Amino acid sequence: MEFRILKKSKRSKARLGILKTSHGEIETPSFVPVATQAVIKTLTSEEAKAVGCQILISNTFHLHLKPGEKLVKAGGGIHKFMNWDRPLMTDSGGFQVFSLGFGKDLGVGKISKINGLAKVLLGQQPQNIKITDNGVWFRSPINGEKLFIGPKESIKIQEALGADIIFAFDECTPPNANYEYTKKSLEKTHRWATECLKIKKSRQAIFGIVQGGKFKDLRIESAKFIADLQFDGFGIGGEFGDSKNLMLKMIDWVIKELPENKPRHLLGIGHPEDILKIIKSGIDTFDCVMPTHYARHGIAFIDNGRLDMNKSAFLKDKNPLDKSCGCAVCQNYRRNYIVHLLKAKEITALRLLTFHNLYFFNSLVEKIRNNIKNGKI
RNA sequence: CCAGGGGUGGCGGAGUGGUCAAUCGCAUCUGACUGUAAAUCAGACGGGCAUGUCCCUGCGGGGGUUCAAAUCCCUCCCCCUGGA
Repeated sequence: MEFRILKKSKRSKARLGILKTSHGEIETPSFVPVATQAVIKTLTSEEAKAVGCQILISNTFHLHLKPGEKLVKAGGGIHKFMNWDRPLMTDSGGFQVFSLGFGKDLGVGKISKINGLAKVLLGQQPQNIKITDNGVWFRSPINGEKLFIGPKESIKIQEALGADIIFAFDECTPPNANYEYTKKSLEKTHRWATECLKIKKSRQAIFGIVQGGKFKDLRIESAKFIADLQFDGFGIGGEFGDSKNLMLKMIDWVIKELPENKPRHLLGIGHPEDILKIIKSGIDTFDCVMPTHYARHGIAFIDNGRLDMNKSAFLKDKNPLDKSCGCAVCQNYRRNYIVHLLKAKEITALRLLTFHNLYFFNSLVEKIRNNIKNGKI
């Protein structure tokens, strides 16, 4: 993998770059749509290209459970398996462990209001998984089988899958973890990062993940530690507090410590209203479930907000989802039809919304790239 | 006309004397979703407002019994099945 910075903004920390992999180049900043199970839910790989996806991120945890990395490898590797010849990332599975563990116990996500929640303390374990020094024991959500994933397992799986960029295995702490828990967890994540680098034999690029929760000194410590290792790029992960401002501050703390010449990926963040801000803070790539996940709940993203297409009011609306959108859905379909499909529980509704939303996100970031080029950002 | 069954909130369908403004499902409405959970989660869903262990109206219409009725009785209307 090779990362070239074409331009650094004079007005912000935004940069324009080219990330080159053996499956082609992507222009950064770039949105990375989520293809957890080696597919963007509801779309074919051809359609993913048609909406402007340059790169996708798939998932170690899910593909390990089903169909198993061996089958993917036997199928010619993940690119061939899913008929995607552009760049691909795989996430390490660290976040899934969080989702199954404290995330599930507490009903919290990466950015959560935690008022009234008891702190997660040092030594505490989630209810359904067990985090040890070497990795995580958990039950398969598919059949209940007892399974283990640690840094070694994660890298082996990711090597078998064969994405262009893989991630180190980390522990994602919950938003209500206290300082001591977070610090201890961080040491573990750092040890695992070192181990991941040692284990990896493939020529895949590997990104280390910065953790540290909402604590400034831990974030900085983590960024310094991970930056010193021989990673090809960096992921910024974990929880981001309960406000957008805090999130931006945290990104600032971390990015100051990361080398200029390597790409930075923000894991799992990307509400449309935040995209410009995170790019201005120096993020090169970021993935988020939002356009695809919300599409399946009937939400369309448009220029000045979002539409809940479940609303009956749209049954009489003959406008496209977004008048200013150039996507094939907006060229050919109207809101009245899309609401009807949603209410009739037709899966095509979810396809149309996914298609539009991804086009919307990808074009939003493309516009931002152009504005960096033009010196407007 | 006779015999039997039935009419409950937008729809379907529980309930057969008080704990019923009435289980539940669907539909509807409101909200949620950030390293994926499409077939999901939370709340509302007779009316009113002072949002409450509050007040009205209420289980086809009318009348009655009872301290108390969606539930029992009478009567009328309507629907279904079978018979003439």
